[in-house]
Amino acid sequence: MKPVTLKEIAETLGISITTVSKALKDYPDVSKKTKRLVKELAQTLNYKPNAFAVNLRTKESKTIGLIIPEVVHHFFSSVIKGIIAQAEKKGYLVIILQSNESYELEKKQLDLLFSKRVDGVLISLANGTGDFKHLNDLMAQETPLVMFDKIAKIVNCSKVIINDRKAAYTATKYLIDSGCKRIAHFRGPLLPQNSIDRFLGYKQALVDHGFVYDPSLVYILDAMSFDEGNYYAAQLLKDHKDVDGIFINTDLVAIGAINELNKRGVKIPDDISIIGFSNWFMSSVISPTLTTIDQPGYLMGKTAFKLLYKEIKKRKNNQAVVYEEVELPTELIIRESTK
Amino acid sequence: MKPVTLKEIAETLGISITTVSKALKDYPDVSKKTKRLVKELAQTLNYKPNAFAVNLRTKESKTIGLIIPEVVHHFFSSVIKGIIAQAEKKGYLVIILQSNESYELEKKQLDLLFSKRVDGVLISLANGTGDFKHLNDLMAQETPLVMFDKIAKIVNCSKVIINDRKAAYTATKYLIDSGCKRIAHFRGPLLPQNSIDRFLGYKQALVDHGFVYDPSLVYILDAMSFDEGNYYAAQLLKDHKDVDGIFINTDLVAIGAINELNKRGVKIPDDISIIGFSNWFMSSVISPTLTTIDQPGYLMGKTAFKLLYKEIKKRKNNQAVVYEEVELPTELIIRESTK
DNA sequence: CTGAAAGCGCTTACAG
DNA sequence: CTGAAAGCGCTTACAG
Repeated sequence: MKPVTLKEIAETLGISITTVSKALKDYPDVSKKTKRLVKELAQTLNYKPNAFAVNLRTKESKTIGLIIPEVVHHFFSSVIKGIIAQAEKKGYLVIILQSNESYELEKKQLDLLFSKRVDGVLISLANGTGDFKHLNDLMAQETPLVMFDKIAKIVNCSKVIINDRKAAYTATKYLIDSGCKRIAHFRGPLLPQNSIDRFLGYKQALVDHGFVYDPSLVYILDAMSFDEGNYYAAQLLKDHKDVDGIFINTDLVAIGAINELNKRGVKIPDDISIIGFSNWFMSSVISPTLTTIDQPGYLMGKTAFKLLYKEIKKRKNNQAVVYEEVELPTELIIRESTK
Repeated sequence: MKPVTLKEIAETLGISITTVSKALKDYPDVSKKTKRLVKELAQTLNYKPNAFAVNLRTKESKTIGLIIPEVVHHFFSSVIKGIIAQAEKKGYLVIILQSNESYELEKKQLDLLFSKRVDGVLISLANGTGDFKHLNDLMAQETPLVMFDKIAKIVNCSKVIINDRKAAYTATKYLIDSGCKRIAHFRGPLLPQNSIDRFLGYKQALVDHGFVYDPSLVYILDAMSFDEGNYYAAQLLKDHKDVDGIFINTDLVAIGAINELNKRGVKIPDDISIIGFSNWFMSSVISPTLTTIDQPGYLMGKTAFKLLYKEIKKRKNNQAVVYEEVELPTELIIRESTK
């Protein structure tokens, strides 16, 4: 059974394709009777407009692209959910691509999305991305782009972020206030803005509270995995016997660290306090439960789509586009891993 | 900057659109020189074929649809990752929709995907789905469909599954072998085949080992959430003081149950042993770590796409399509929550 | 080796 | 109120 076309309906009814098309879209210049006839037949035949043709005519696909570093990831899957939900409300579909933290893949995928002629792109950058030409190229070709979470400050487009620096400051200050004297930091890779900002927040909190910043207490992680949490927790114990607090860039790593410290009989939080970042669901069920920064993933997804949608609409109506930067609130969630 | 078209390249070079098109696609009947000229200019102008037009002509979109009950879910996100990875290898893009376990939504989304003219659809059914007309309708319109994990036996299409019944049998038998005398089961809703099969495996293992099947030990859950794990664990303690083992349909629920039992001072596994299902990452880091059935999500995603791809190719070449049912292996992962 | 022409299935400005 | 016609940007069978 081939899909039904306008032509088929027109021939069956003995009227023109034009009239069928207009009837289905409730144009005011079609008689009620014709509309009724057309709509009934369309219903019976289960007619659905061929999106390929509609896209070609209207030059929109009602589809957006989403590039995300990693799909199996509590925070990002919450973001995905928010994006899909909001997109669906506005009649948009979402194509998802995973960059695997690779700049090369991210570039290729952006190209792919462009040739698909998606109406816009949402992106959270790969750790490997240090050059932004691919993003600017896409925008130069009139494809709206909105960045979220892992952004590049230098790229001129709308963005949805949290204040990583402030949140990291709050976390570190909490460790200080609870009595920690020697606070380490497990940071993310060098390129991503959010790992830079979290590091800066950590450092600032120390300095503001009379601590001497000691670079040897900062460990630069790469994969941000559970295993790295294991590894660097062990490393830290070896390097610095006096550490009594760690602020860790991501919950997954923090959970790895807790796992290692538990195994070695280090008491959390009595010997060492730990704060993570992101509030993964897991963090509320491990033992001890993890103090962390809650980052609103679902809301971030919804907001990112909203900004993109606004831009798509503006461009369509030839209105000036004003880039917006929306900062979402974070919250320190205090649990058992801190005093 | 408007996207570049074939026409533009043709005019610049003073040749026909036909020749440009053929040159770019390396048709043998175009001179080397012309090919070189065309390709160079296309490169310079960053020409990408307009997918809308290509789709309309070729009647394929190189895009598939994926409908999944819930995105924020360890198992399903692994499946998504597998699908995206395999699809990308074959030059396909993936549109993701979330049914939220709702039959109505699932139906609407299938319609949407059909009007988008995706080349095929991968689906894992919503808990609410008890009628399958929407699936058969889609296939009647020549859209290939492959089901995975949450399938309907009665629908005639390719499927990727695990042997839920056997896996549940293995899990329950393990509880029996480790000395449990009174084994409860937290099962999923009534409609999904996998919650039925897991229940049947549980029951069979009991019967095969000389237990009397007691329906009051089976709790029917709805949301399959952490909170339900809390709730039904408490309920179970109230109803049956003699229970010493629970086989639970999903890790997330099992983790909720462990959480509640820990809180109430029930010793796991000494007082009550627990086995979950799915091997969520979380299960290896909670305390006690959870014995569970490992379900290969990533592999399931890859396999599902492969079957779909095969069917798309066959149809394209007008070859007969043979539906396949692939059963993936599961594994009992023994951890601390059992003796 | 090159290109004119038809056509994929729509939408919409325009004429009647 | 209805419909003929142009056109979106490609691909490909066909003629030369």
